[in-house]
Amino acid sequence: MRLSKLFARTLREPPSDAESISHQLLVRGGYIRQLASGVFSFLPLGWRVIRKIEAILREEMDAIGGQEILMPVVQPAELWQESRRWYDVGPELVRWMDRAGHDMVLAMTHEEVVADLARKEIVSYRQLPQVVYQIQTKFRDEPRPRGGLIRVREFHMKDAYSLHTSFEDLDRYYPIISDAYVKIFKRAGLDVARIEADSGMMGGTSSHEFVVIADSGENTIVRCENGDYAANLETAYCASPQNLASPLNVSEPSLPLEEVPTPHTTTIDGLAHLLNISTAQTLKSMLYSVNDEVAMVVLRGDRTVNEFKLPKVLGTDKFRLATADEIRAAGAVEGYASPLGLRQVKVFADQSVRWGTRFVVGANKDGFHTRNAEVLRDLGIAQVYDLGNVQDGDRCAQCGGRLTFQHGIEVGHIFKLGTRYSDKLHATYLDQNGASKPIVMGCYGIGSGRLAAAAVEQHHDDKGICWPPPIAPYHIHLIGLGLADPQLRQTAETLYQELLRARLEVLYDDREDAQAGVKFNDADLIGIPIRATLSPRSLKAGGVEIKLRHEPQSRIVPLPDLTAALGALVGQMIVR
RNA sequence: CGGGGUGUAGCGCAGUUGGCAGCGCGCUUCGUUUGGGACGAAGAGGUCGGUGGUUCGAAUCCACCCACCCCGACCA
Repeated sequence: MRLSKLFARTLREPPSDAESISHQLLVRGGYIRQLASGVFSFLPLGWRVIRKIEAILREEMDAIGGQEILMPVVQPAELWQESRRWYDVGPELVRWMDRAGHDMVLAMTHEEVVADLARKEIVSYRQLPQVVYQIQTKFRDEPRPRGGLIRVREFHMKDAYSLHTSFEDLDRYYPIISDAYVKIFKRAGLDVARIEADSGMMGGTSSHEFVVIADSGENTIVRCENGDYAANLETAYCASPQNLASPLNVSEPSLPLEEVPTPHTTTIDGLAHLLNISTAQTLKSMLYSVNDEVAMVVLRGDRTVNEFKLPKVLGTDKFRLATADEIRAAGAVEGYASPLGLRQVKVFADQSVRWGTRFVVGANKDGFHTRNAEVLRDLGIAQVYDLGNVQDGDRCAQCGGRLTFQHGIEVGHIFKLGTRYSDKLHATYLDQNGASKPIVMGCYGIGSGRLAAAAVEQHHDDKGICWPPPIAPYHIHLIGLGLADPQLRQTAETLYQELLRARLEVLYDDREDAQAGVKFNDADLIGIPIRATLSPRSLKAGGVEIKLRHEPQSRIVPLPDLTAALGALVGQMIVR
């Protein structure tokens, strides 16, 4: 491709609304342009990157038996009503009506259609297992798109779905897809961590995320310093109370309850300060409205609720913090709530309450707290759950190592769905005995645009992008300097044609009106792995100057050897 | 949805007692220059986000609306 003809141009300054480094560099380098919030066009360079990523995805999915299909973006509401997601998913699912008055949706993912295809195509255990995948546009009306391509509303995703006769077969397959994912990210030049994750709206029994560690990432990742545990904060746990930060003495003798006046003290911090105790010596009681009932979640005062963990314990994901009226109606007082004397309210206690005694709790009376409360004796809490967020200072459940926090960009996510969709849509098969059984499903996604953005986050310097060679838009950035000289121009043109004939991917900066500095800066910004410069100076030195994007030094290769040398370099860089 | 911010040329920005629409970069033409974002000369480019209002007069003051960004809520 000739740079003089490229349908894009580079920008010296990033647009002011580009915050993340990948957003800035992809826009400046002429890869993407924003059309609306969370909606982007891919210019030729950007689209080539996406297609490189897709090629890797296809190869690796095919290698594990995947069959590529293409499913519609536009889908009838009936399917989503069958799966219940029509009712369960919020406004991020775009719903619309066609001219005939049918409710329709824009696909945000394709489990329903896969299940629908499966119930039509799969009738016998002999046809299983199956793995299908597609690379397709998705639309999710995200509440807040951000970070350029990192969180968008319209995006491309490789989504794969596996169909099995049993959970055992799904369990057998799950590591295969997981390994394929590791391979995909490695081939794309990304350093990713595989972590335990929450399955969110997808449902299912188990899930893992693949995340690129980056400060601009929006997911918080909890990792053990010894490397034997890694999880999304949404799901991270530290198992037993002994692993919590600042454990308290549990062998103190019991004392009777004692009310203390605490006027205008409705926060844990305020309470701890007033009584001159640590926040860990208090209990925090949060009231939630769950299906028109009020439930109380109790944690040690220094811990915070993890609302991703609540559905499992509450038995529903339809809950929200209770309003002041609801709190009052339940017999509690906002800012002074606790399970004390509220036997009619369901109480769900976090495991953190176990490790400590003589807690200060709300007295359910305006302006008063109660000292010396014991979890079992006074609050009637016999059972505890894991309801809190892991926090700084907590210990790993596996080895007791210190848990650390990092940010990451989620580039892939795999789920064991089980029979959630096949049950709802009646996707069944006949087993050896002629019995009808639900098909067991898994689903596996990778966002290609987000992967590209994550690659830039991970591979750049102050001049621009440093693409991992396998996903670079071109392999060689050929720069001609002094092209006004007809003889040099001719040499450069011949060289360009020769490289093309050798099937090398070349971006040729053939501009006559751009200065050397401009061309070098554009090359650094665009970030193609190999730069080859033909100029009077390089010719005098004996040929063409070759420089790798991520290395400072260059070398001269004689013209006759150049094509072979570049071919070899490219070959080395993109080995699998 | 809550909080904060921005909207003036392709990009970055200035523009307060309300009085002719500006600067840098980029773009066009010509000349000089030619290995790390050159120089000179001459040009093109604007519904000042929109609507309504106040005013002799609005980019500027007021009201409403829209778009985009950031933090949070939410979310593969």
